[in-house]
Amino acid sequence: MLNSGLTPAKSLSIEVAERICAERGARFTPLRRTALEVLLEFNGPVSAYDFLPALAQRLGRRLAPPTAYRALGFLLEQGFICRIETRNAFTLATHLEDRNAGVFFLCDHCGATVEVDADGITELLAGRAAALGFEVGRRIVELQGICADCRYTTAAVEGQSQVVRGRRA
Amino acid sequence: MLNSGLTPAKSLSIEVAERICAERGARFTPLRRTALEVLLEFNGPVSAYDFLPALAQRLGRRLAPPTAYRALGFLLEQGFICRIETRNAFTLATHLEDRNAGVFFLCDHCGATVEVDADGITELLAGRAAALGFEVGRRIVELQGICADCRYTTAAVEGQSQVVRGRRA
DNA sequence: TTTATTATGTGATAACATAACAAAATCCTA
DNA sequence: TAGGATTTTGTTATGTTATCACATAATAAA
Repeated sequence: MLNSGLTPAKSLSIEVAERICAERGARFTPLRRTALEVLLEFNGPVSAYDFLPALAQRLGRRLAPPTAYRALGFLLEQGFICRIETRNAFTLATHLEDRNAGVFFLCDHCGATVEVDADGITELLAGRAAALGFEVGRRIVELQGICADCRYTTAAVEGQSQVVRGRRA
Repeated sequence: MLNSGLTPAKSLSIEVAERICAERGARFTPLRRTALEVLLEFNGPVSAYDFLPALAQRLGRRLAPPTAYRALGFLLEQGFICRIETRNAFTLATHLEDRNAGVFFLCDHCGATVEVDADGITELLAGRAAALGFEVGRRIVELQGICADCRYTTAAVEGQSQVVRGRRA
């Protein structure tokens, strides 16, 4: 399943996030902390509307969508999580240092997502941008397709495939 | 405004689309043809819900969302248009030959969108994919930032910026 | 023709996201 | 530390994007 069952972001934890926020003067409030805890537990991409009840349950109170989106917005701003555009989902960042530097491989078959470092790609894109006089902020690179596991283990079951997370291409 | 006012996709026209569909055995129905005409006229990215009334007007009848989405889906399948993920918008493809090979530069300030060829990037990503055993289908590369025009002509008006099309990062 | 397949119409609803304003918590500074 | 400013969170409502499910119509295949 292309690594989606492994623990992502070994580098990110509540403690690390707390320290980073302190350094930046960002307020790591109970809500935001709990939001990050929930995402750490999800161990994979989660939609805002799956995240919402999980966060609410952990806090022991009802929450409305804006609260969830604000918490996600904060975590995005801090670079603790990434948004997967083609799935409207959020997942832990695996690279706290160089934000938006990741490339996402997204399996259309099993829903697995893997973020890898984009060495080389970043530079290439920077070159294109420079040629256009374009100042790059956020980079989105998402590759949809079939992961190794699905290619080798389910080649015979074409047609009855199901996606666990996310939508098909 | 980074080219967004120029005519995109010189290579794509109703006639070309018709020929391609004929070659492929795809049915270029009146609805689909009209949908492409509407997109050719838009001359830039358009949301499904802006496209819907434009298509309805041109056909002289009321349409419901699924009809618009189906037409867009067909044009996407044929590679005549691209979806800009970070804007939930659709725009003419500028590369009929190598689908999904484009890189989009999206200005957060004026909304301009430019698609450029992704030579080199495609190969680099293919290399990463091969290393993972991942079979790539669709590639999404979108770079958000500030276009040359906005950098040079509106550097002094920070804070009162407005986006014409699309949302801010 | 008849039958199958593909495309479109239609109403409802699902899924994703934000506006607008009120209340509470925190920060700042005198 | 009291008081005002700022930031965060609560809450209601609504805006935006996308699809389901089933009916009808058009086209293709036999």
